[in-house]
Amino acid sequence: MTAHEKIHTIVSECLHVRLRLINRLIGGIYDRTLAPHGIKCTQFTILAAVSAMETTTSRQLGKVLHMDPSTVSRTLNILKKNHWLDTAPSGDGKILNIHITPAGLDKLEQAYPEWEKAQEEALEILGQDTFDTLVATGTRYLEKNING
Amino acid sequence: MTAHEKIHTIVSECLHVRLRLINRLIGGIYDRTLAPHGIKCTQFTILAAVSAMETTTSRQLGKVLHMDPSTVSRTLNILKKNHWLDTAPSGDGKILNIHITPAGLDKLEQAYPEWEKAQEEALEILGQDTFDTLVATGTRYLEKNING
DNA sequence: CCCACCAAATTGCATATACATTTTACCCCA
DNA sequence: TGGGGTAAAATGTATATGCAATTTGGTGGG
Repeated sequence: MTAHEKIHTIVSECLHVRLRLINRLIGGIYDRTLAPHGIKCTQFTILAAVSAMETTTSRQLGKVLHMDPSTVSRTLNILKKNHWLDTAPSGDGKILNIHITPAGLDKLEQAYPEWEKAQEEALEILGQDTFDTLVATGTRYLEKNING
Repeated sequence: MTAHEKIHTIVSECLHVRLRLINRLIGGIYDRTLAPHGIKCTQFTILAAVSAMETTTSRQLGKVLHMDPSTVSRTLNILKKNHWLDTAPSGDGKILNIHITPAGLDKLEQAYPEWEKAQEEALEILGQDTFDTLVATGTRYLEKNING
C-alpha cells in the first residue's frame, strides 16, 4: 500500500475526524442557543444529570458520563461558583454528595425552551436517522455506565 | 410541564450530552492507540487532510473542518513545531500555503497501522450501524464544506 | 494512640475549542 | 509614495478534556 493510498484511506474513512466535526457543529448550536442564559451546554447537561439523580457523587458522575475525575472536578467547581450546585458530606469517608440548588433548578427551567430549540435545530441539520442513531447509541452507553 | 418532567426530558433525550460522551469514548481510543507515536488524533487527522489536499490554506482548512481560525492557527503551530507541516508564500496577499513535510509523511505512514487498529476498535464498540451512520453523515458535511 | 497506607480529590501541564480583540501585512488610491 | 482600509493571522480569555503527580482525609493495624 503506497503512502498516497494510506492517506486517501485515512481521509475518506476516518471516523474520529467526522465525529469531532459533528461535535463542533452541534456543540456550536447548543452553545449559541444557550448563551443568553450564561451557561455552556456541557454545564447544562451536567446540571440536568445531577438533578435527575437527585443526589450523586463526583465518582458516580464521572462513571456515567465517562469523564476523567479531574474534568468532573473542574466542571463542578464552575457550577458551584455559580451557585447552581452544592455539596454536602455523605457520611462515607471524604466523599461528598452533590445536589442541585434552587438557583440551579431555576436555570434549568429558564433555559429549557432554548434547549428544545437546539434539539430541533440539531435534528434538522443531522436528519432524523443520524439523530436517532446517536441518541440510541448514547443512551446505550449511559445505561451501561449506570448499571455496569 | 413540571420541572421534574423537563429534567426527565433533557436527561432522556438530549443529543449533545450523548454526542460528547461518544466523542470522549472514541477520542480516548484513538489517542491512546496513537500515543506511542507522540501524536494526538486531532493532529493526525489534520496532517492527513493537509496531505490529501496537496497544498492548502488556513482558511480552507478551517472551512472544510468547521474549525475556528484561532483553533486552526494554534493546531498548525503545534504541527509546525514538530516539523510535520510547513508554510510557504502563496503569492496571494499574506496568505500562506500549507504543505506536509517528508517528516510529516513519515509520521503518517508509521502511525497508519495504529490508526487502523483504532478504527477497528471504534467499529467494535459502536457497532456497524452507528459507525456507518457517523462516517456517512460526517462525509456529507466534509463534502458540503469543500464545495459550498 | 499514632502512623502508614489507601483512595478521593485536586493541581500541573498540554492540547482542543470558540469568541472577542489586537496585530499585521498587503493593496489601492489620492 | 504614504496613508488608510481590509482581511488574515495571532493573541487574550475561558472552558473542556485527559494523563500524571500531588495533596488530603480516613481508617485500620500495631
